[in-house]
Amino acid sequence: MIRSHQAGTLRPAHVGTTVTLAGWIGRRRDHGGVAFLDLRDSTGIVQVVVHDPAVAHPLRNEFCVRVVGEVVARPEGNENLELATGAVEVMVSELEVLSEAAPLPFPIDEHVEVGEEARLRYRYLDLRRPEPARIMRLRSKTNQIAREVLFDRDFLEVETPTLTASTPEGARDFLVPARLQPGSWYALPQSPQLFKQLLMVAGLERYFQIARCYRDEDFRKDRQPEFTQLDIEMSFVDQADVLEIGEAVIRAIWAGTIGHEIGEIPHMTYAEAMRRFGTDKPDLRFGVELVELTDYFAATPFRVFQAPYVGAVVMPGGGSQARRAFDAWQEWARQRGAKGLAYVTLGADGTLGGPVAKNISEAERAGLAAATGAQPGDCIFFAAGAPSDARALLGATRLEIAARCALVDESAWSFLWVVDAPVFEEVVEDDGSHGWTAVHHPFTSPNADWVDRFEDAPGEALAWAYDMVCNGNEIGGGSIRIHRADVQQR
RNA sequence: GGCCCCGUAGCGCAGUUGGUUAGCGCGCCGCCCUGUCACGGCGGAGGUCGCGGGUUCGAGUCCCGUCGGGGUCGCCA
Repeated sequence: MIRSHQAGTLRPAHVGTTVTLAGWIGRRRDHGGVAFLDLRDSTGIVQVVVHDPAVAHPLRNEFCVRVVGEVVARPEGNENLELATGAVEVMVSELEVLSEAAPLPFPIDEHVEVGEEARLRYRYLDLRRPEPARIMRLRSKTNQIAREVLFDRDFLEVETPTLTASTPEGARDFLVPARLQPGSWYALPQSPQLFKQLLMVAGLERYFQIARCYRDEDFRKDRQPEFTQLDIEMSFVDQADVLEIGEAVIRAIWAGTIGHEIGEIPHMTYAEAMRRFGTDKPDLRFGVELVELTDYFAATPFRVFQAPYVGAVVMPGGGSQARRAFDAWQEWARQRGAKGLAYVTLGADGTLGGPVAKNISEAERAGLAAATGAQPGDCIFFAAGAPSDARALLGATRLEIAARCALVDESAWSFLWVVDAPVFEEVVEDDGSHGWTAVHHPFTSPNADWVDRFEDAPGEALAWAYDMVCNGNEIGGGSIRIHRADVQQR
């Protein structure tokens, strides 16, 4: 080893020790006669002091160096409480430049915003920054904890093939030409679905894999074509067993990485989530729930509200928004494919305003605040139409209200199991015909109530499927499948 | 694929109603500075305003096209 200690580990107990360190020069504070250098390695930063200007002056940001020096206590009053090593510093007796560095394309500094393109082009520099490096370590720790939890429960880690045949899942496959079979192609797996089921049929009983998955679909900010999932499969279990494993892994990860103990995780049915929040992955860190007004407007004279579903969400204090802000809401809704976003404002004295107010009946105006829970000064946004479309718009509006009104405590965690998802979802094909598609995936079983009669009412049948939601993001899920011969043959 | 936003110095951004010399912060280069810690002071360099065309006396600014990036819907769990 060319070093004796790691920079971030030095403490007052090391005072008097001569150490050899290796790392990169972060910030320099050159005072002419004395220069202070922040020496960084993977464990952190320690201040090193150079008294020879001829040594210190030629140094530049991110030079890679080896230094020899004595650990000393910092002079009274010069400690840096921000630094784990801030009580000590290293008085340099020898400094060797291992590698010089060209001027940087961007500063290695957590205080400076850098665009994603520049960060990716110079990934090796980006990863020298504290936050990106922390994320890499967090990911490694997460994988380690997941393995520990699952090994403790007698799971077997199996690697499944990535050059394989297409599996019947929803997304577009990535294809790889097969040299030995011109005209034929491998597909990269969208998930290890079929392989893990083979493992169950084979009797291995408990399998997991930290599996890379590939789906050739368009990007979103939280979605990319290549991603990793913790893939688990178990035999001879019921729903409670699956939920228990999911929770055990998640609890251990949150506790072991950021020290957060997750409390009781509530359960909510899919139907309730859609009704109250307009989404199957609600963020429960704030209120602003959807209010259904279909019955309330059953006899409305307002054409737009003569719809199979009418609902609303209330924006606290939104009644005083400028006309421009309401125009922006309309534009926002149109961006999402809606015709617009109807609204009614409540003045400080409770009087209704906005273009919709004069289109509804006297009685509807009178009871509206009570029906929606709106207070003077609030704004009520409406959506009307097919239940799924209108609820989706209101659900998105709810999130947008939370963002604009800063209703979310970003330091809070909220976990939720969404259970009793439907097995099927009706779809309209491009040619206008109707069909059914799996809400989860084609192998998910109808639950005990529905397994023998799901064909009677395919739109109502419930599945043995459950998703764990954290702050409005799906972080896990599961389902129970039935491994019968006729299914296996697919 | 539809719609929307962005592209100006190494990085992050400003640039008014089209107006002559395109700015700011950080970084970079030089000099000064012995207790700083996002050190400080003085000075300096650095720009085909993504690209092509058009309108105009005059375009970073307006119009058309194109390339690249992002968002959203479609798509996708």
